[in-house]
Amino acid sequence: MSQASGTYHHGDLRAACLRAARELLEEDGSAGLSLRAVARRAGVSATAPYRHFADRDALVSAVAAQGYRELAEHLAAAHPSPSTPDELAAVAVAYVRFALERPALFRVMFAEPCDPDSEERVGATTAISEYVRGIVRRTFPGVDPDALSTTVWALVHGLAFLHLDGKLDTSTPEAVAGQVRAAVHALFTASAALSPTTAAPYVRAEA
Amino acid sequence: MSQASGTYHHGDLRAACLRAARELLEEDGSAGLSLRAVARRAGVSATAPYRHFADRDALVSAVAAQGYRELAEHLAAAHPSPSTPDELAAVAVAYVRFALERPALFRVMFAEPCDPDSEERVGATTAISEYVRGIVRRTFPGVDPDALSTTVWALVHGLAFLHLDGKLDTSTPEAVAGQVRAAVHALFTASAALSPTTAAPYVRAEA
DNA sequence: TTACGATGTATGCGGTGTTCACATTAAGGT
DNA sequence: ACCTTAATGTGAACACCGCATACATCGTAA
Repeated sequence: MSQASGTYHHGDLRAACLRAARELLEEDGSAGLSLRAVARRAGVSATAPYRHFADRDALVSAVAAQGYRELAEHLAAAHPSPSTPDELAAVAVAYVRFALERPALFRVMFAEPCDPDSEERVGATTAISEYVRGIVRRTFPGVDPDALSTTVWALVHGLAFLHLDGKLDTSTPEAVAGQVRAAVHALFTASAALSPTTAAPYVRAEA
Repeated sequence: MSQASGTYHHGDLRAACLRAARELLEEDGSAGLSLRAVARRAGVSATAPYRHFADRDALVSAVAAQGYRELAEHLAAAHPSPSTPDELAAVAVAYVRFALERPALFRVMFAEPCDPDSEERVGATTAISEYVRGIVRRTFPGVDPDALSTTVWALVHGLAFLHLDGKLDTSTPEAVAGQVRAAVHALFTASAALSPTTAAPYVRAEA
């Protein structure tokens, strides 16, 4: 990996910047994530990161994209290929847990508008979107997966934010998990009760 | 209202700062919201706002609290006292529309952790929380209102964020409204199908 | 009238993003 | 081996920012 210290060239400054940014994010929150602090931590001059990131936003976007990839791994680790409501709920719990364990990172991932110029970031988000859609497709074969996966994602995403903002009980992991499971179960119970024709509103949503 | 220009004292600098902050937020996004810019726009020295706001966070919290109050009015305007699923869905649509019409303000309202020291901000959020709970209580008399209102809020809040992040179709207001209505209907259909005893998972959520 | 508290000003410090000219180095063709 | 070249890191500089501190001004009430 990176060069030994003392050399003029760093070796892998881009990776070092991302690592430093993640550390600063955990230590001081998103307020402490400054380009200069990243450079200091990487043991490099203040302007060196500009060789690897166009500006601060590019650095932040790269961190966010990394977060998206880790979130995807975290969800996959909860269950390799969910196909039942219970397994879907387990993935939802993992989603909220991810947000609670890395609050600053999660906020960075969704704080600013997802600018279309960051190819890396957009790609990572659509990857998650399609992952969720795949789960929904397997779990609810009769319903429009696009619309329902959007609903599921919105519910879980909202739960994560409300937990982050202290609106919900986060005292124990069990309390969080119970809340998330109850919400998800309420949702998929509806879908199961609806016949495909009754579920017509889903079909028009994307039309 | 405020004094004529030219006088040493402004007259109502606090209100002027809030107004300037809102303008800057709409023009340049949350990045442009600096205390110095606010002071400039209010036609006052850079440090004058400190007589009315302890620091930048206090100013931002005041703006957020204002946003919460306006959101509450916006929801109330959608329907004075919702008590049916359709009326609840109308309020949900209003929630998402509010976020899409004032994206920067909405992000400020939920971007940072709701610090418990800002009495104004915390009070405003709990007001909205209880408003939603009241709706749910009237609409679903048989279910635990705390848990279900949390679920409803999470779903709507998540929908708002996904729309803001460009993950959903926001081309026309009708598309947005249709998506939100479909999601909300799916949720409350589940709750209606569940008997109070079957809905037991909701009861334990807040316990 | 005069003292005082509230409000606004002037100045300065340290931190930040960003640009630009320059220094150093690795890599590759001759 | 040498020299060119592009990539990479440095340093100084500019404008902006949050914030603290000392000072100026003004309404008000004793």
